Amino acid sequence: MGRRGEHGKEELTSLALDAAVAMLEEEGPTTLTTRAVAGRIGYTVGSLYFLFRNRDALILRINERTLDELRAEIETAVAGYREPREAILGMGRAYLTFATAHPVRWRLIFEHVLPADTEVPAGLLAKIEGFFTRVAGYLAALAPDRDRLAVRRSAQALWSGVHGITVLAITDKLALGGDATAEALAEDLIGRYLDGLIAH
Amino acid sequence: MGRRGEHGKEELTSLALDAAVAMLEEEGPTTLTTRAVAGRIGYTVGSLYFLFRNRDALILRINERTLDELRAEIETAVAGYREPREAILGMGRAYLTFATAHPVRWRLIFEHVLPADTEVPAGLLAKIEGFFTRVAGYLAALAPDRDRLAVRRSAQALWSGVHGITVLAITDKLALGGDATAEALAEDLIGRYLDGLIAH
DNA sequence: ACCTGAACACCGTTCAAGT
DNA sequence: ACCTGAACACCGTTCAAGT
Repeated sequence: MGRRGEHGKEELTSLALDAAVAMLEEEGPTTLTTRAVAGRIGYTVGSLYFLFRNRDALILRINERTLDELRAEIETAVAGYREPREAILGMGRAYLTFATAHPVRWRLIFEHVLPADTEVPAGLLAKIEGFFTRVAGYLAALAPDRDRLAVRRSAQALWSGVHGITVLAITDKLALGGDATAEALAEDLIGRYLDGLIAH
Repeated sequence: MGRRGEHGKEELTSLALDAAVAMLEEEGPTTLTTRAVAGRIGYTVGSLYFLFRNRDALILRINERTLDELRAEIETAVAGYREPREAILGMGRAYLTFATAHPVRWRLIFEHVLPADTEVPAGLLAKIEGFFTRVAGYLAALAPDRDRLAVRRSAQALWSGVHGITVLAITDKLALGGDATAEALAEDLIGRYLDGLIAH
């Protein structure tokens, strides 16, 4: 928290992002106002527009950060696995774990709507793409004779599926009662799909 | 559009919902303000709070309507199929078609966030549950010897998967290039999963 | 160059006052 | 009973003015 040029622009941007993330974790999505973010680092609203073009740009930056964190968690979670099947299962578990631990930030990635004329920045899309290509890598190792396009299609289908389970689970729309957990669903989906793929 | 008691409260509520739906379809989610909805049916803001407790209640009502429409579309789309496998595939296609035709309203169902203390009304949850039980019905027909819990788990996993493909597709986060369409992904996911289920 | 303070055009929600 | 009009406490965004 500083005043009047005690921090460089880049450093200040980083502080603002820290503050925004903390607010999201502490109080949910509705309190993330430009005034509140500015206030948390000791500045007035106007200053925030010196750091970010607008609120959407701020959120886009938050989302990039979250995706980086998510990728890192997945990478460490998956590092121990030799078998591609185990790797995909571990990846699914890590995805679910992260989303459950940071539901607000995770939802912000997928639910944030931009104005009609602007589109999602390529860098952010590339980070999402990264998950699909990782899965595609495992699938290729699992069935080396399939062509690239089929593998890519499988990766998209299967990973979107895991994503779907995650969304519905953290928004309480799955009516998870009894013994079924979101993790069990993800394992089931991945397991059956891979069985079907190998049975071809 | 009326004034001063020309319509009953129930009729007026319905008119307000019509207006809200039209606005969502025409101009997206950001323009759905209580003032605009009231204005569209010829009343002032205050009147809207005579019809709905608040904006969230209005949205919840919209979402119930949308879910009813979606269910109806799925039912007609699926009416022709004998084979459970074909029925699930047709159901997936209908789900995707509806979401693509009404992306704003469809997203509103799953992305609308309620205040921290309130929870999703049971009636709305039941309507979402309906999709899962329908899939469970087909799955039970496909593998009559499996126990109820396993069937329910499969229905949840598979249908969440189709949901995930749909979300990512209509929010442009799938990088669908080449020949892959969201429909092809859904068919692939359903097909492989059922293959895996039967291969048990 | 960096930051403030105040303004503008909006919001959701409430509520006295009218008919 | 139904509806208005105005108010309240907020928003995001802009920008002249200060240092």
